[in-house]
Amino acid sequence: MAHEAERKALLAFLEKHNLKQTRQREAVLDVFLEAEGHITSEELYRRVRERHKTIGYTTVYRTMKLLCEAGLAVERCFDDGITRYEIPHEHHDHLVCTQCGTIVEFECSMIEEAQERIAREYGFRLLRHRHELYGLCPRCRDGT
Amino acid sequence: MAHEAERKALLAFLEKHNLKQTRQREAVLDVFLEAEGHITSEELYRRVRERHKTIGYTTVYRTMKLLCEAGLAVERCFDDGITRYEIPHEHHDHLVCTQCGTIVEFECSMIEEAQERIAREYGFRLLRHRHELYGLCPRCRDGT
DNA sequence: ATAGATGCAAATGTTTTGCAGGAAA
DNA sequence: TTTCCTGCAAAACATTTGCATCTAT
Repeated sequence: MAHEAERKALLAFLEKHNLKQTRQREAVLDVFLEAEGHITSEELYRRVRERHKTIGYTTVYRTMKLLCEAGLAVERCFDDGITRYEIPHEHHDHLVCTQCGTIVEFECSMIEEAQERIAREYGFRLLRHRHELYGLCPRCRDGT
Repeated sequence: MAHEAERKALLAFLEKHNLKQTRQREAVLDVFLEAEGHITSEELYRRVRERHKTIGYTTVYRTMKLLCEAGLAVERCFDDGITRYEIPHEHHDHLVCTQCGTIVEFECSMIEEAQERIAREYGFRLLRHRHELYGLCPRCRDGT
């Protein structure tokens, strides 16, 4: 059975908060993990619906919020205003194709250090940042 | 009379597109320029209303869109989901205080170069980026 | 006179909330 | 059997659009 660690983590979180294990929550977790990141609520809803026909949008949103609190998912918003969910892993930023929507992750310690330096320079205590590069991916750049 | 250059630029734009000069458009332009950047639609509306009591939200939005097209304003969206308008000037990014909303501009050529390099590395044609640092400004960081 | 502008009300699109009925513990 | 969930419908919220009316040219 796949995603054993995540299922257990969710169960532990539910128990700790006196919440209940339900078919809907299991289904959302499974679909989310199978998607392997950057999935929108809409797509999540569509896919969960395939195996659990009566689930509502509300439950998908609420469950994803729950998974975020449990540390099993992370919310991401790009410029299209649609929330996407990622599986948590090392810090990174994103390259986004404005044509086809392809999302690529990148990490640059030089930029991270520059951010710290800039925040210090202006006396800010840095809490988080948002860094997205928008452009045309290799495929879209060369006309289809 | 202040903002002479901008008034002329707007007039030229209106003429070129067969649009009309109206009291509302003048009022929005004036208030926007007096604000000196990072003003929200709501605040703009509030201030325009002080001198032109019957203006509608719609007209403020439509006029700001017009000013953007005319190159007299630039839209900016931070994480609060509210659009702000800036007076166009050299490229820069932002530091935003998550507590009091203070906005500080910064520029870092090292980061700009790193962005170009990263885009190249992944084969992207870079079109634009979004880079915001969120944290506590000096005042908020030190309690009060 | 006429193309274009205005302002209200209603729509938009995504996400959230109220609530009555339903399921897990 | 009590506490928590679910799913629908409605609300929220910033912004946009339809439309009848008004105005600059």
